Amino acid sequence: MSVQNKRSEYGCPVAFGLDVFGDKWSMIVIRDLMFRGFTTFKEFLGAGDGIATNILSNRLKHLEIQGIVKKKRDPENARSYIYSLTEKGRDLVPVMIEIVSWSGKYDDRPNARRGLVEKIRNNRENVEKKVRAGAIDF
Amino acid sequence: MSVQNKRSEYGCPVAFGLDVFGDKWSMIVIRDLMFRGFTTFKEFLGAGDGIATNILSNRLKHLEIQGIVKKKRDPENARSYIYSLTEKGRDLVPVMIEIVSWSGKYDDRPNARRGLVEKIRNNRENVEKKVRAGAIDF
DNA sequence: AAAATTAAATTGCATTTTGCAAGTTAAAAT
DNA sequence: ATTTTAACTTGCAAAATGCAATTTAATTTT
Repeated sequence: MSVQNKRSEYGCPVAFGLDVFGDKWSMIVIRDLMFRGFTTFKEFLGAGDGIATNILSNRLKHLEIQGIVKKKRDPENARSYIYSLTEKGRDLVPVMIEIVSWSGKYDDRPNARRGLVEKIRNNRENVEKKVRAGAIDF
Repeated sequence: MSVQNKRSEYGCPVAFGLDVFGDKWSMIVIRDLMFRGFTTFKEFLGAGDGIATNILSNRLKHLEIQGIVKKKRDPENARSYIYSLTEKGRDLVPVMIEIVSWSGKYDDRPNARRGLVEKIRNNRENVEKKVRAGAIDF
């Protein structure tokens, strides 16, 4: 599967993490599950990032194999599935928060989400708690 | 340049960060600068990760353009260059630490660097301080 | 001072991954 | 029975990567 690269022999924890979630589309999917409350294939597609269906499918499968994402049928709509983060996936909240925090310092684009970013930076523990509780409102 | 993808219209801070440093080889280079004290092209090449010269060249250039890495001539060897992290690059320490921390929880490979990872997790502030002081001993 | 070595790339080319459009499968609504 | 919807899969062109060979510029060595 494409995301997976040759593993380093040396057990480096950075390389380990990168093999699991360290590519752009995987991170975008995790972000959408974590902060946007997305649950369906369709939602990911429609998020405006321009991910292709085959790549999305590939990444969801990869993340599922890696234990970051779980997939179940939607009990209310049998032609739909519900994707969600596992505990292992939610444990990536601190990584995401630090990325957001870094961007908050350096993102000078006119459309940067300054207010949101400041809230997250100044309230890391609460953000994490909210994500873990499934109470997403970012 | 290859690392750079279509930017999202929506100013998402996660996407912003990913465009700057969010690909495998960029992260590996940052790791080597941050935790291993690498400074030369040759050192990156010899690190055993199997990065190709063209890709390394591309990523160093990209990171330099992004202001993460700076490059100067080696005063003691005019055919060599010295690469180092900028302040902007060192500000990625928390991101790296959280990745390491996450991996520490989930990396079950026999060669995982458990001791090192635990030290880093339990001592985040000090790790950051050390990196900023250039006193790398990981 | 010519030849060899070293460091940091660049180039050419085969392989792999991505992006895009179209097609498929299975369930549900009309 | 036909159409619509959700989640894919497939085929193919374009882009990125990996690999080996070559280049450039500085430095030693002969």
